[in-house]
Amino acid sequence: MQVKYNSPMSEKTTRSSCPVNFSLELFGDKWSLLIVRDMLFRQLQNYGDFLSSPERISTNILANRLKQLEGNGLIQKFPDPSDRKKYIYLLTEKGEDLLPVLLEMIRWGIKYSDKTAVPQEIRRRLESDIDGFIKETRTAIRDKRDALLNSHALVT
Amino acid sequence: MQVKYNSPMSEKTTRSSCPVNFSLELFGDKWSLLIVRDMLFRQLQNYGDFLSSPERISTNILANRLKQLEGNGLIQKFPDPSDRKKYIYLLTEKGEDLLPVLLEMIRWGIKYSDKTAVPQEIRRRLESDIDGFIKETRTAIRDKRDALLNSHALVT
DNA sequence: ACAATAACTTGCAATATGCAAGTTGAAATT
DNA sequence: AATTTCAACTTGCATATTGCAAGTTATTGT
Repeated sequence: MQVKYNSPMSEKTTRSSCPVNFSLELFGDKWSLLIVRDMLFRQLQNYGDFLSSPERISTNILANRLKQLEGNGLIQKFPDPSDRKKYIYLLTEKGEDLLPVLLEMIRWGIKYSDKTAVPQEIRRRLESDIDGFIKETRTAIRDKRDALLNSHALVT
Repeated sequence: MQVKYNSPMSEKTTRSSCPVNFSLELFGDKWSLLIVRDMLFRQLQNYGDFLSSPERISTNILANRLKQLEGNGLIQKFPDPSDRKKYIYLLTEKGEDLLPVLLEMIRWGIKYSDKTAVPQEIRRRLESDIDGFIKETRTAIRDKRDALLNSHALVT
């Protein structure tokens, strides 16, 4: 079998030990953070969901990015207990920790884009209750992860 | 003359009106934020400086990214008053506003990379004095920009 | 058994990247 | 005034990544 994607054998050589560079090597492209965004803010969790996101990622790129994100420990893949032909992708804690990065990108995007589609409620909380918003989002994700880890433990 | 890079005529079609996507379309690649980092934290300001950064950007990519960043209003290019064969690249306010994004990426990178090279002083301030650190960095950048805008006004 | 559906893979053209070498224009040197 | 130097790019080209369309595989539901 051919070695492709980010398998251990095709390890990318890291360009430097700067943390910015480290981050960019894991998610510095036009798609990875959109997938993380969909998981953080839109509760999307399976392949088809991501495919229907408004940016229209193509299926081969999606497969590749999911593999990379999983390989880098940002997401985890589970069989869907309620539908055996589906899989559920969830953020790990490492992936969940990208929330502050995403939030700052959203603030910047809102400030400099003429036309942003952000629900007023989220916009308000970004301005006046960012800590509460972070906590709430994190809790929601953790709950989902815990629920699935349990159900998965029961199934296996 | 051929139209290349991000000239108005080759305008990229935007994939969606999400602010995360907006951000990614302007700096979602492996190099742009490294240049911004060099300007924010390392006081680099000319072509040769960026070329010698540890990640070894190649010269055509650097030229391309500087043009993009300038075209998108994140940086500005000035003739160097002290050396007429040099140019000085400085962040605009729009570029400077990426500081919080970069800082969150640094926090994440420090947390998840085994081997990060971050001066202890910066690491400490990230933890205990992030607001002060932001203010200080911003002031330094603004001062430089103002100084150059004045000198430039005098020269032209 | 047969069609439908979710999650991918494959083929291939178009685009972007990385490396080496070349060009340009201002300044200093001869 | 001609020549060299140097910073800032451009160009050519091989390789890698992307994007689009179509195909494959493994469950299910009928």
